[in-house]
Amino acid sequence: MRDVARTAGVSLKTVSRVVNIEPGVRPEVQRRVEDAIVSLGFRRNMAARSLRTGHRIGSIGLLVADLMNPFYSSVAKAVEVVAARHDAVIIIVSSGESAARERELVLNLLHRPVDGMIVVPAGSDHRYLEPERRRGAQIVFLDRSGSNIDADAVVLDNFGGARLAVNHLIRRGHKRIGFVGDSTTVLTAIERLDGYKAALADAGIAYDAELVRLGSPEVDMAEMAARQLLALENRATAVFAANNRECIGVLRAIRASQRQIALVGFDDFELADLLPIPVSVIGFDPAELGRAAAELLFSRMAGDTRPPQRIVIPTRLIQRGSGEIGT
Amino acid sequence: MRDVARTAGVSLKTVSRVVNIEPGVRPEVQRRVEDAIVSLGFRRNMAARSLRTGHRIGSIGLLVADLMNPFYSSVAKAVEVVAARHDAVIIIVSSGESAARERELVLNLLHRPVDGMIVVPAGSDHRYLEPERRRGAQIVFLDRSGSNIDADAVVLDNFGGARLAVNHLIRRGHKRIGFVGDSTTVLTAIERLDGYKAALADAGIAYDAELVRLGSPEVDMAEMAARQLLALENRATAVFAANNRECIGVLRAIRASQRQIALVGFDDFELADLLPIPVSVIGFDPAELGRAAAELLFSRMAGDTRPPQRIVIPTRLIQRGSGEIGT
DNA sequence: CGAAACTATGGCAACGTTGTCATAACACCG
DNA sequence: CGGTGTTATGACAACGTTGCCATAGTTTCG
Repeated sequence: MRDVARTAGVSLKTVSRVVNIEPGVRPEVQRRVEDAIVSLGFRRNMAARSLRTGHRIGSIGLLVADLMNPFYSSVAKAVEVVAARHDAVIIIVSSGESAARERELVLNLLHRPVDGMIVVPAGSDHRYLEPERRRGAQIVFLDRSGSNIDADAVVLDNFGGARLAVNHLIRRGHKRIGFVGDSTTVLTAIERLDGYKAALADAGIAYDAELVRLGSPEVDMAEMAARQLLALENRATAVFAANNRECIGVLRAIRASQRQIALVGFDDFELADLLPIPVSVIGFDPAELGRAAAELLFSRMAGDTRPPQRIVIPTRLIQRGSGEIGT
Repeated sequence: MRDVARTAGVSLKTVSRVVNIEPGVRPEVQRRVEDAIVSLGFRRNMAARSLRTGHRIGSIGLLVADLMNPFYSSVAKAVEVVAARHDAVIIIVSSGESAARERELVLNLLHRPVDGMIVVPAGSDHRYLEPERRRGAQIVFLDRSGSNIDADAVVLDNFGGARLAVNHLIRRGHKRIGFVGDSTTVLTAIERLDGYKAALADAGIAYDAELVRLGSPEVDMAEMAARQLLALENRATAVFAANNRECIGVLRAIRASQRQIALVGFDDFELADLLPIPVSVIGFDPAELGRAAAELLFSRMAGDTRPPQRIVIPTRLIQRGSGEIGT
């Protein structure tokens, strides 16, 4: 900027005025400065600017588990739309479900700093965020609430959805219902498992740990878990898959088994309706999760000081055929 | 920081030393400073730090057309992985295929500034980037090369892939082959259409504009376009869908028509193999596109001054059944 | 025509941090 | 015990920008 000023024969302050399109610069001077800017290839240093003005840069962080999962893409897109309305951009990072990486990335982003963060927790202890929040950091949890921390969260009705799904299968006469889900370090997995258990209890069916396969977040791991369920002596006649990845894995296992196995998944997915046996799912609007979280975050950043909110997005059963197979 | 220094009864510099874990601070003093930091909730201001040190913040921008398209999610994930290796994060924005929004977002990000940008162009004139590049901005185009600008680009073999697909259909005896693709404002659509034409020409089949439906980027628009192709007096017996969204639209139209129509898509998609008639596609590795673009970008940022590169990612035919239906 | 109001521009401090150098305190050694 | 080296700490400037205020020049108006 100093070079620009020298080249244009004006003061630093005048260059600053031109760059910021402030009034009070004669057109001729303005042109001279602009020429100098172009010929010198000057770029304003935003670090210095934000240091001086104290202005925020207009960016929010979004931590998801895996960007390639359509669930998170939908969320990201919805968050981006809200952010754009506020002239902000989003910095997206993936934890890969690693608690250590979650912490590292969240702190990294908060220190950059970003104006706020939407976090899909991977870890199960978020006390490390308390100091950050005391310092004014705004954090909204998404999909799973934070642990050991009283903070905003936008979540799904995991318990209700899972209960609904399993209850649906039970009504079709199934008693051996498999459960394929994430490891219980993931809060949503616990809630969905609880919904599964509640539906069984409602129907007076005993809980059989043999039918429950946890810790299979990837498609191929879920497929393997489902293969085992279908190979049990007293095998499963129906499966509840606790998320969209796992549902696809189970689907592959069912196809490979050549058997008519009932299936209900949690979270809808594209093409579910075009499969040989269309897949019934517990549906909800992932974009609504992202939208609600982003709106809440921006409202916090604008000074909203209500007590921490917990917004629950409803789920519903979408019947397509796979869940309607009877025993 | 000043407050911390006062509270701990030391100088600013000593606090700085503690914060940066520099040697030469007595343990007792260090503890005093750390206590003050915690009790005051001090956060180091990165803007000031990067101003003083000249260190970059480590962020690159990624502009895609639509984050929800799995093609772009895969690309984004691959870019994120490379960025993480360089301690950088990615700022993702979507143009929605709007040239105006592309320009606005790219300039916005470059001025933030980001250290570099990976751009999936929506517009067809990138001269507006020349001044930015002269100022040292590093830009790598992805999936489509920039127009009116001599810059790095990582692209697919669109022509070869499309030709291969259509040639495959022709060998099965098809002569009425529909084309469902993006509008010709999208460079890849033109190249894929050229591949389609070339395959027809190779086989001596006349090009019939009636069979070509452009401008259907969304699933439902592609479905409508395909319905028309199947309702023609001299109807299509096979369809080439120029991208994954369009392929799914065509798939829906074919199912609705209850006819045996051959189909080859460009870009593989999850579950393509589980459909009633598994879908044949022109496959490639979207992650490889992202990886290559990110590697190139970081190498540029590290001072690589080779002439602009054009990296072409190969495509191949994946036969699954839908493309093997004969006339 | 002189005062008042306005316009265009410049000077300087300050944002929060860190690099450089100075200095004080202390240990070591001949 | 004086000189030398080492260690812990501090003072100060500088990074690039903008907010505030000053000033010189110009217009307006009674």
